[in-house]
Amino acid sequence: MDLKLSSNMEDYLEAIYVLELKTGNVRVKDIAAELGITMPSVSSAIKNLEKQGFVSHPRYDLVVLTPRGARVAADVYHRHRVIKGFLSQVLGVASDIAEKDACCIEHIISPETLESLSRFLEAENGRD
Amino acid sequence: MDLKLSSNMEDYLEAIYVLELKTGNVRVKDIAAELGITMPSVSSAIKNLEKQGFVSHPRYDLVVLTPRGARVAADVYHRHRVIKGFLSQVLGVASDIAEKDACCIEHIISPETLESLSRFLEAENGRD
DNA sequence: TTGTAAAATTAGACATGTCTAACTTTGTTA
DNA sequence: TAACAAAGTTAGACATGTCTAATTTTACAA
Repeated sequence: MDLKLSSNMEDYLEAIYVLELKTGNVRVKDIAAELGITMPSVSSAIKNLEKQGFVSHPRYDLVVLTPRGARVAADVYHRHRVIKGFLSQVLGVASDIAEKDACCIEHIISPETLESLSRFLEAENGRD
Repeated sequence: MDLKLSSNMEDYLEAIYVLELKTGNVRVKDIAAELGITMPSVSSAIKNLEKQGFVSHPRYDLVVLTPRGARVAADVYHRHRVIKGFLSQVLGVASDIAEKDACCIEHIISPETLESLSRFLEAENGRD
């Protein structure tokens, strides 16, 4: 039942999640701007995500994460933060570069490696 | 002129490179086995890589990297080794998992982050 | 030297995810 | 309240990369 989402679909969920945190109201237009793609692309992706129960989206209306979508999105975002934190705080990679690398790596990293990064990051933070 | 290669095309070049190192003679069949895909998929990818000057491949014959292809492939493979080394030796991630993660990350990591991983790995190795 | 099996290719389908152009709906404002 | 601009959708094209089925070529063995 829980098929693995593609990187792209994870990106959509994460973008919606971040926009919800930031503004509360998420429109197709906002998602398109956040991801740097066109509205028709977002429309079709959202249709797909709705069919799979990750978002709810009445026509011409706001896009809202379902509890299931929010769970997945929060998980992606968590991976993002751990990876970015590790790269910038532990490795000393510049913030903007850590951000871009985290965006890609978040979709493909294994749970084991993520756990490792997380431990190192906590050790580093405990040192403050 | 030097358009950025997709992850998939990098994978093909890397596979050919590794097979050349291992056996010297690389066939379409070997590449298919190495990557876990079918021969027609390899055929069409190789045609693409040949058009771009990365491999040479006479019909029904062996596949050979051009100097340009070898240069790119060696670079991908180098990234692979640095990432895998970092994950397993510095972070202590299990070897098979480090291997799988490196396979994906090698295509998307920034030069800056790679450089960082490389420094940490060398520091770790110097400690032996 | 010819038949057969392995290797390779071609043809064509399909999935994903993007785009532009054209059309529809919504909401605001004059 | 009517029209106009902004937002959204639909339709359809395109690129990438995969597959299966069918065909062609090669190479080896009888």
